[in-house]
Amino acid sequence: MFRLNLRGGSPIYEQIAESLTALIAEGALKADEKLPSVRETAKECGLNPNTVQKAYSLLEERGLIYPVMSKGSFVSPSERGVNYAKAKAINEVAEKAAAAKRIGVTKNEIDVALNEVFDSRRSTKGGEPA
Amino acid sequence: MFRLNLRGGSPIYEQIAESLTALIAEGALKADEKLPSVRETAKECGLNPNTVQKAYSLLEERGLIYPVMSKGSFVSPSERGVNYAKAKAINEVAEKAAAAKRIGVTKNEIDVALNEVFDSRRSTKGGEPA
Amino acid sequence: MFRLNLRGGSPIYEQIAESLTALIAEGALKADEKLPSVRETAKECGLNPNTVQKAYSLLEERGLIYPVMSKGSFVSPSERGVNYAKAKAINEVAEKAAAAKRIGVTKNEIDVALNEVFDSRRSTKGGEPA
Amino acid sequence: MFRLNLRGGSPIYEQIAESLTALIAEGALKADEKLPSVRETAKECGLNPNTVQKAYSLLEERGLIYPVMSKGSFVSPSERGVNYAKAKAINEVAEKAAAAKRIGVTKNEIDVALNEVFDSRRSTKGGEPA
DNA sequence: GTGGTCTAGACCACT
DNA sequence: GTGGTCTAGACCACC
Repeated sequence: MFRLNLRGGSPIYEQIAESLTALIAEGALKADEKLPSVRETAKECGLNPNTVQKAYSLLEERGLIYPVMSKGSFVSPSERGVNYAKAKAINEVAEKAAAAKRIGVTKNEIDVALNEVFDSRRSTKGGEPA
Repeated sequence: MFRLNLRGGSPIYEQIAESLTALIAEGALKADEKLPSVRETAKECGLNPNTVQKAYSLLEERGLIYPVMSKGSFVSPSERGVNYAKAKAINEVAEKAAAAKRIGVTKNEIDVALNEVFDSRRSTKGGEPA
Repeated sequence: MFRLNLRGGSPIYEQIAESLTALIAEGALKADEKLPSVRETAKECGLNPNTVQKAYSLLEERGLIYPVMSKGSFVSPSERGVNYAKAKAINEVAEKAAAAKRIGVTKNEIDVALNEVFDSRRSTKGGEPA
Repeated sequence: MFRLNLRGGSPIYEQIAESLTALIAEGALKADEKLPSVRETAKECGLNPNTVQKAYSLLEERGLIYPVMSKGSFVSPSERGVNYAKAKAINEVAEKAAAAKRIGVTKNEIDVALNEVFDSRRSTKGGEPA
């Protein structure tokens, strides 16, 4: 169900949270729809249930899902969570761009990179820096 | 000399390295100029010399500075290091943008944020996301 | 697992890195195979974990291994690291040969020595020079 | 009089010793000829006299020169020193070649590099490894 | 348990 | 004084 980078980068629970966030944001998971259970997901991905649980907690904290005791977790009908997630992601891009700018990278250079991201079907990880 | 976030985020030695990279890239530190010594920097920032040393080693590996035994460390006249640093920074922006795209952020939204970064005199950290 | 010269010569972390590089390059450690953990290696060799860690970091930077958080370090399937290691080794031979040339050693004399190295099963260290 | 790499690599006193060894080996400095005084050399090269002294001590140890009290140092008429220096240099090439062999470098690859060294007018330092 | 970061303090070689 | 290496031992996040 999820594509996970076991290697470095971000922690696995964040990757799971991000995947679910994407599914919710693009409408693949609708409001009040039930999510796969923690155990089920963990088993399927060969992960420790704790790891998956942490992802779910994160999403709950962000208002993207809500748990119902002994029923499971469900997609929150509110837009709050999705908006927060997007705003956060945009902010992170801006921070990285600001850091790049500080060391002399031009807006043009960044635009070129962004076009690569948005025009084609690139994977998460850009190429190795020269 | 440096603004450091002692708390989480990125490791201190990377923050030092980044600060120096910025100073070199923007020309505040010129080629073959002497950097403050490892011990001096450590003392000034209240850090362990090892931590600063690690930052300097990183910069050396990236070709931004070169050490001269018993003399100190100096800004490398070569372009290699700066190019590496820029390529890395651009790559990081692209990675964050790809993550944002995955959760439904549009190119337009990112462009707006980037314009804010490049048009005005904002500090590194944007405000809390809405 | 490693033969280390604790006394002078090259730093211990480089010796570890070199040993592992050799094992990887000659195929004794295959792609995606797990390496002994930092702590384990340190204990076995009577070294400080930091020293071993440094060796592993070096290998990671060179693309020979990749760490997986809380799982361990693994041999990188990429060729980049091995190529880097070979290029570096060749370069070092060239540097030493250039130094020898400067003090009057002929190409012939070096060729003789190299044939000894490549034809037979000699150990690393040649005899005392005459 | 000498070309010194203040940067890393080998210690300066060894570089001085090597330069003098080369001059002696190629006959530019003849047997029993007087070498420039320690102070003079130090002043000329902007070095600490201690550093130059160390180089001279090294050469004396190796039998390349001999000191005469309050007269200065002179080139030894014996071949011993030169032979030792050459043997040592050859041995070092062999050691590096053995290390390279261990990680999969072929004799051919080394030969190519050596031809570059011996055919043309390259400087000490080979190119950056890829 | 793993890898990663950091501090404290030591020792060395070089100038 | 400088950079570089090493040890000892701590803390953290992650799984």
